[in-house]
Amino acid sequence: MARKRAPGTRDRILDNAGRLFREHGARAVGMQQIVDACGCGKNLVYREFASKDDLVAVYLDRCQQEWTATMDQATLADAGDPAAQLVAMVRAAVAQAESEDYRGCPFRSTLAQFPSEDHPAHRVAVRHAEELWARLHALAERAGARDARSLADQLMLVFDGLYTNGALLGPKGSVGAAVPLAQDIVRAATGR
Amino acid sequence: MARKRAPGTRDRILDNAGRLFREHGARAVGMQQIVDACGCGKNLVYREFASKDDLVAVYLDRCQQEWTATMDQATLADAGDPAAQLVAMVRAAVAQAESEDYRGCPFRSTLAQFPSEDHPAHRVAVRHAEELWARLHALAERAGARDARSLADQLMLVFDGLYTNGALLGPKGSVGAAVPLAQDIVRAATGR
DNA sequence: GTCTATACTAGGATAGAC
DNA sequence: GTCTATCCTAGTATAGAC
Repeated sequence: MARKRAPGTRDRILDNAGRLFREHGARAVGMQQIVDACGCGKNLVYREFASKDDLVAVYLDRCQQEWTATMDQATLADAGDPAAQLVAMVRAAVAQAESEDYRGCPFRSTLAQFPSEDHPAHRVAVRHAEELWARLHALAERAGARDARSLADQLMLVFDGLYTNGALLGPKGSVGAAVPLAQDIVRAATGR
Repeated sequence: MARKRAPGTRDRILDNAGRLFREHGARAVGMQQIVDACGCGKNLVYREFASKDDLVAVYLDRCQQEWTATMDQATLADAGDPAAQLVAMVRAAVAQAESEDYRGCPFRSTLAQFPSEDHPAHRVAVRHAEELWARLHALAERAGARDARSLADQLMLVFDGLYTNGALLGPKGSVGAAVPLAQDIVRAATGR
């Protein structure tokens, strides 16, 4: 009897690998560890992913998709008010950084673990940052900011700051100051 | 004939190890690599440092001392003007993040590579963040800020933001917005 | 006594063969 | 799904030059 190829194998591997990557850091997790967590053979992993580097890059790519969905959801209520949407994005990021199992932003953590610029995961992390900035910039323009680039830059620093500080010091750190700061920044830049 | 014990061995090892750690990340650098770069025997490294974890922690500790000296130097000219000193600290950090060979803040990078809270290097990184905040808070109080804790938190986010964004996108990123943002924050908090 | 250099152990890494 | 090949890791011990 030909056994059916189990559906969702790729997703199951990514789920387990992602959990381990977040918990211990991608570099500290071995392929055997991932195989054990999945309960599948090593060949399945290497059938779905060309290498560990590839697995890390695909994992980050999925993080990017989830992050985009989270931000789409967070800005839904304020559709038509781009200034409020900017603050809502910061609020959503704060919620991530203050969550129970937060161990640092996947993109920024992975980048620190693979500083080499030609690593595939490095490129995914850089692209994430560029997309975040582009998103901020587009909203800044629609909000009528006097200097949309400057507003996007300043909010970008708030994002990088809250994600990093959350990893360093947790909820007892300075993450809580991010939303008020973002409100001040947006107000000053849009003159409202 | 008794050979004299060469002075500065410890520093030489730390110099080479630090350079490799900054370039490739502490996790990616092997002890043999450090030994080769030093041109010394392996047992010499293990005479000076108990383990690789110890070496990383001592390296970070030296980074902390250098960082403190840099900030002392940067705030010298504005002695007596704590508000200006806060901005000067941000300006000094921007200079680091925009330097040619910047590969990310050592503390924040190392933290991402050793997420386990009981790792000695993890603790050094957290202590660095706490000392930075304490320094900001002390200056904020002396500057007569209405809410010194809030001002320290907001500037802390700027520091974490510029160091992280510099690692992500380099000088083409949003680092350049840090000093004007810090000026706005200090002005708003001290009412000047 | 102090150093460089190398051999070695024990384990874990990626990757692939069966 | 197991088993193997090959390599690299941290760390220790030893040999021999100076």
